[in-house]
Amino acid sequence: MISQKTKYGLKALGYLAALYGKGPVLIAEIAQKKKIPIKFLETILLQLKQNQILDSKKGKGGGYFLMSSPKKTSLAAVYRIIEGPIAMLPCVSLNFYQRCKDCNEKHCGLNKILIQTRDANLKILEKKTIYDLIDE
Amino acid sequence: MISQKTKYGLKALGYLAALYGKGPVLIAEIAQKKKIPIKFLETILLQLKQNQILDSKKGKGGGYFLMSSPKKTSLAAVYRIIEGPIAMLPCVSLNFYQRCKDCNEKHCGLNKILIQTRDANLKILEKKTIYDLIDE
DNA sequence: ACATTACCCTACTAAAACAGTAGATTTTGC
DNA sequence: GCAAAATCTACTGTTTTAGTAGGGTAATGT
Repeated sequence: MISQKTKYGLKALGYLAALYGKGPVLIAEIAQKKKIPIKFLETILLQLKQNQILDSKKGKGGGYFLMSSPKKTSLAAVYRIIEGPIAMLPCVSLNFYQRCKDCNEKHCGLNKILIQTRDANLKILEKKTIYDLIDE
Repeated sequence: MISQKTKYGLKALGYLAALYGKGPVLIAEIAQKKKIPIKFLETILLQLKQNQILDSKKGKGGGYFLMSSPKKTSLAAVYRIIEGPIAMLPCVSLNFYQRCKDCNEKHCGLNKILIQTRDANLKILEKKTIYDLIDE
């Protein structure tokens, strides 16, 4: 299960993708259209900006917008920023790897299986982009 | 990421799979070999017993053992018992489905993507069994 | 019968993560 | 300079996680 925060983040990105190229979008507008608590959304968008997924403009006429074309950013990148590792255990993670203290990875049956699920998820999340989040 | 509890549960099942058919195994033995806190392991094994994955025998010579052949039980079944839904959101779950209050699933871009990851994970977890958890 | 062995159960707790809220500050366009 | 909008800091209540403590209960070998 992903956190509410990740869900909201992805929804917001889908909304911004649909409006890509049309200038900054107000936080309030995203919050209202996607039914996300505005102050919570604030923290999410800020985090996405700090990681170069979004850019923003302050003051009147300001708002948030995608930093690059929605087809350029993979969902794997977004997922890692908001949610963290894609793998089910740290010892199987590519970007957040941590050695397993209590088992030998070379001989671990669980390890081999989780590598498979990791790769299956990666294959999808690396291919899909923010553009795919746009609602029909 | 899966919880420590799920990780321990799977490790324990792998150990029991290797000893399948050789009679009950002591909790203390599993705990020591797999480096799991014994009292924590107790609760996990109990939960697996209550869900017909394990069976146990009390008294001298007692212990825990797999209820059926390790190749008969899928990891998907075990995962759902200890960890819960395999899907990333309730609105995409087969066994723990909950309608999305704030969006229309038919038109949700996120929904379509998460169905794909769910199916990819299911394909692996339904096929793999407790037998595959045995360490080399 | 009885001690031993081992499963079973209840309650508790410290720490972390989650899901937000409140309010002040800074930047910008006009 | 004013209003609109993002930004920053800090806080809070709730839930989940990862256990621990301590005993109760049931079965077994002798």
